[in-house]
Amino acid sequence: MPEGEYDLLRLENQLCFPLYVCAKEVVGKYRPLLDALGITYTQYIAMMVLWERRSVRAKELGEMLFLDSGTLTPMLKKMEAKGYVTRSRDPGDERSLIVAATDEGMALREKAKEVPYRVGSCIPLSPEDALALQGILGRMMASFRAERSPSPMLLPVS
Amino acid sequence: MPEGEYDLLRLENQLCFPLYVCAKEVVGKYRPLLDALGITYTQYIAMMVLWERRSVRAKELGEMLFLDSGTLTPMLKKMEAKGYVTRSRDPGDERSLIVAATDEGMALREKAKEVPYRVGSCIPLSPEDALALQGILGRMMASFRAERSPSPMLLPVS
DNA sequence: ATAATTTTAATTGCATACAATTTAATTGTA
DNA sequence: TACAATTAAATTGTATGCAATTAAAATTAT
Repeated sequence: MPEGEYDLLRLENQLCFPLYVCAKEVVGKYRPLLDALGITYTQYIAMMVLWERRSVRAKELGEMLFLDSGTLTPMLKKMEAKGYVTRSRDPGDERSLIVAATDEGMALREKAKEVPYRVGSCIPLSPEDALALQGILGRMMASFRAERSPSPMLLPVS
Repeated sequence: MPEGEYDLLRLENQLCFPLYVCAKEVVGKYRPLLDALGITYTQYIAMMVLWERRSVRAKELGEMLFLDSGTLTPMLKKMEAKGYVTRSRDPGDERSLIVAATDEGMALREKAKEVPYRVGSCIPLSPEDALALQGILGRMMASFRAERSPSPMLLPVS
């Protein structure tokens, strides 16, 4: 077992690198399938939210997807141009953007139904590993979410 | 246990989504640390290869990092502009680009030594989960690599 | 009520990523 | 040897992603 001075800087000793690679590769598996629907992966996860709720405030969508306005704004405008969503202001708070699925956007859901099966079939993962992975990543993502929303258990000092 | 028609299209039932989010979040943890070195995460993993080998063909680097020339070419030019690598053609095959670390690039290794510790400390993962994750992602990445290099066990037909 | 603060999107700038194409060099073949 | 096929980078075009800033609306404090 090597334990050199720079051992933790070796690519094969990283945890982050396989995470980065696997995420890219898996997202890449969606590409040909989503091409058929005319959407990208980022647009797909946004539509998942809308398929469930029909509409959502941009702020909340960003929190759910871990994306900020710099990514969401242009992406949602593209989705609007494609006719899958509408963008409108909340009359009660003109700062907020309401994103809603159009009928055409809702119709995509039917075409997307096969996607999870087809992607699953080309992810090289045993059922046990898939289950374990889901658990680990789920806990990890929950921690990240908690970091972002610092619940103020105590009053701020001063 | 809900099993609706569209249940596999719910965000919370995805395996890919937490993978995508966790990869982004973890890479994000590197950002402030690598800012101090003047490099990005992609540049960091490229330097990891060069710190070990001093030089590598661009083709091989792309295979190791799962990146193509469309990503590598501009990134390596930036690294060259920063003085961390040199780009030169292989005299034996003018198509190949040889990427080599400069002394300054090699010196970055010393400054980077702390990075893995500091990142590790802010990744919300138990030691057991980290170990399991490394195993699962390692197997997964190996499968993706195998997909890419189709070892021709049999002669092609015709 | 008015000013200061906060909140939410939008914008700007920079760095990936990847598909598809192009260019140059090399190899295989008739 | 010519010529076709292959290979490796580079280029082009599109879509993220995120930090930092800006702009507008709403809230809070005075």
